[in-house]
Amino acid sequence: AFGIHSENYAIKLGINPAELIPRNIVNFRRQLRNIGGMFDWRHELSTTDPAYYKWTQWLFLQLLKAGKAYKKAAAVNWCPKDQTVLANEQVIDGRCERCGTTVEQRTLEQWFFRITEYADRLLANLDDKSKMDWSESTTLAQRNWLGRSEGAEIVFGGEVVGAHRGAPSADIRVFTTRPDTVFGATFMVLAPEHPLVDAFTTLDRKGDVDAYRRSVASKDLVSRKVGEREKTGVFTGGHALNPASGKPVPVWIADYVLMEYGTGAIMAVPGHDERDFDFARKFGLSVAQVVCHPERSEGAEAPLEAAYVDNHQGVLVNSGQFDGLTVPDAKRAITTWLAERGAGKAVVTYRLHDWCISRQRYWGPPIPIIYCGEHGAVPVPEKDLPVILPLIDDFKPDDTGVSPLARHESWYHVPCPVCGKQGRRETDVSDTFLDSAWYYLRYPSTEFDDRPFDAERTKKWLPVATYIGGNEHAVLHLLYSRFISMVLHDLGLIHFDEPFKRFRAHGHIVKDGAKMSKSRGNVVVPDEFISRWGADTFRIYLMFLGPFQEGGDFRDEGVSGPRRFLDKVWNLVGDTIRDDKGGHSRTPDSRLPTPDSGSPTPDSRLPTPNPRLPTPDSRLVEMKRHQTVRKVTEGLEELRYNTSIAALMEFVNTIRAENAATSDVVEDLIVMLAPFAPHFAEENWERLGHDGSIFDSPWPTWDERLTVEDTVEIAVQVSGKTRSRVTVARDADQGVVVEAAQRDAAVRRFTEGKEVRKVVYVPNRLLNLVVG
RNA sequence: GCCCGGGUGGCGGAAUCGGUAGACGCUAGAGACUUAAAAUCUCUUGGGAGUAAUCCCGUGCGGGUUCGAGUCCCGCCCCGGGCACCA
Repeated sequence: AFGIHSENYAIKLGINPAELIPRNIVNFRRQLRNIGGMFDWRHELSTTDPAYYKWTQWLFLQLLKAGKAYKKAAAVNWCPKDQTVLANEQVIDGRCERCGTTVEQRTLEQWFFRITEYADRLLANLDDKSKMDWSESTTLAQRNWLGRSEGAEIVFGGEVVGAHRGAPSADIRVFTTRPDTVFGATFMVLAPEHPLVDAFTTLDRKGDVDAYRRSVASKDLVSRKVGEREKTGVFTGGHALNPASGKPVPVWIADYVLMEYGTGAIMAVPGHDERDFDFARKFGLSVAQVVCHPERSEGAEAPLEAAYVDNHQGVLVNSGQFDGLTVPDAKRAITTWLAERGAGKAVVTYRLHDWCISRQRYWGPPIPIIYCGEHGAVPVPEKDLPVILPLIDDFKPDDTGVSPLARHESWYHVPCPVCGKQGRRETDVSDTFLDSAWYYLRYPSTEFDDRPFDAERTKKWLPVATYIGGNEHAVLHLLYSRFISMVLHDLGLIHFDEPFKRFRAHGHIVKDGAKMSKSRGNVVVPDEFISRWGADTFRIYLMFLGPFQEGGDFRDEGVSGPRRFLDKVWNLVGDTIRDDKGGHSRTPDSRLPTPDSGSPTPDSRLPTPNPRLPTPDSRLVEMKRHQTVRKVTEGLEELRYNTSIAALMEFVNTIRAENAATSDVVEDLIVMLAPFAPHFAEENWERLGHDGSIFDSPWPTWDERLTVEDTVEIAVQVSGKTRSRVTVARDADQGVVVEAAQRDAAVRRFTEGKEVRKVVYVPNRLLNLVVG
């Protein structure tokens, strides 16, 4: 309920979100009830409720206390349309995840959470099956996002820097995943923002260097990151010493090196990196080959036409004592060698950045900080929480880079909690993903107002057994929630460090050839469907559309199938009731014993059906029943709703075809239908004479032996082509089947006059006669 | 560029420890019922040939392994998604 999504909608309608959101909640709640979602409404919560965000603010304070929250001025993603900063996770291809506007770079004072400290753990737990059973696509997205790289940090000494402004010697540390190529590092490149740029810049190069840095600073993040890849850069005039070759190499600056990754500096190996090769070619820098194709290791003298990037089988050349080693061996050997000489060490780098949680917006929980001229950023004492978000009229954001709350002096002028002198509240609010990063902890404990989550409740209910959501949250909500869990676990506040044991990503519904979404305007409003077809028809249709993880194609006509199915079931129940009225000794309030407990067969208790119709094949129906129970039971567990419903439809078709609507069969059917069509099932449960809720009745069980037939149809192939089918007793011997097959005319036609060279027999499935 | 997921009838989709491809549903066609329509019921519905029994072809494309491939292997194409001047 908090956040940009809601706030933008409110701005569009010109209504204060504080008024609009509660109205929408009423509507959502109604729709969720209508569709038969079974929730314990006593545990409903709203992130916009002070009783909730009090604890969101408390959470911020806990992270601050633990040193996991800090403030810094940083270049951040600024969305000029939404007029707020965005987390890296909210920027897709250089555009705002919400509105699609190209994101700009701004330098602002922001609050960050140290999620990077947890990078290795966030990665390692993904492989821990005892903690996490997640959709593969989701863990993969997280892996990519965390972006672990193994490599080495190598120190290039600055002793030999040329005549510049008398700067002291300065070492340049670089990160590389290819320490094996260090002998081929013929120049270095620093990010333009790198703090050592000035140290290496000679007087005669200063003008060019400064001009280049200014031009880069004015570029926005997008054109720098996803714009054209034409290399630009300037020479600083300085040199550093390659610790492997001992040779001095020129130091350049270029914007293809990013300050925020690795050390903000690289050793450039043009012979074995495409970007470095492009750069060297453009600026006429020397290219050295130090890795060679394993089969052509003697022919390395010709100049390289392109970077040779083979990372696996390549063999080292021109690398002193390391010549002849393969790339993987050389990585280890050279890293060790450099480490011994104090010029490097093995390191692991992550792509993940710290989580920026400041938002210059109105609709969120105020960050509980008071700035004091003397004491700096002072946390609001916990006893003073919540810091209430005031109701204001001018809640629209602007381009000033500060929140609308900064226009309200009466709100932000407060005394410093330490000295009592006038202070100023933090006017930014926190990212809405912080609200959702801990709500699973609040649900079981909604009625406690003196603690965010009750220890006993948490112990009983959490971590979450199964969590279902969209994959669009793979690197947002799901990553943040995991981080918050780890922090709270390490603070000793909860007993687990992974919040969601099992996660399954649902698919997306496609309508008119596009993913159903509000922005595309192809959304189906459930209300209309529910009033026309009924909630249960709608539920079954949605579940029947396609595999849960893949979504499906929503077509209005398709809904008639599930509706017809429910109508048929309704009539089956009607048949059962009518049959009972025909003088049968069924006790309406107790469930009939299941067949495996030795009860009489259904047929003996029911009237002979209409003589026009075939006699019910009770064995067939029994078999189908056991098969269906198995299929639906297993299908529910695996979220295979579409095939579970198909199995129920088949069961109904069998019951109808066999005219076998006996009460025990129909009752099993209704019970199995209950999770899919709860209202319908309850109603029919009552029609069948029961008082209580169907959800209090036991789930049917199946007997594996009764799911199979006594006779089986075996496909008969001749040389791999199916030519006929024979019906034999279950588990028949090969000889029996071969004999039956050889009597078959169609088989004969293909085996006549030919020698059967080989016989392949798969019991109960197939016989293959291979003729020569 | 790298890494995942997926390409099956007119449509949504079944079937993956290699073993009868197309379950279930939709659409369409024919018939029954009806004064008529709707609803319901019955039958047909991958393509081709044949009166028929039956045969040939068929799971994105090209090869391969196998008695047998939608399923496994190699090489491509297309669609969806993740990452991306990340060193």
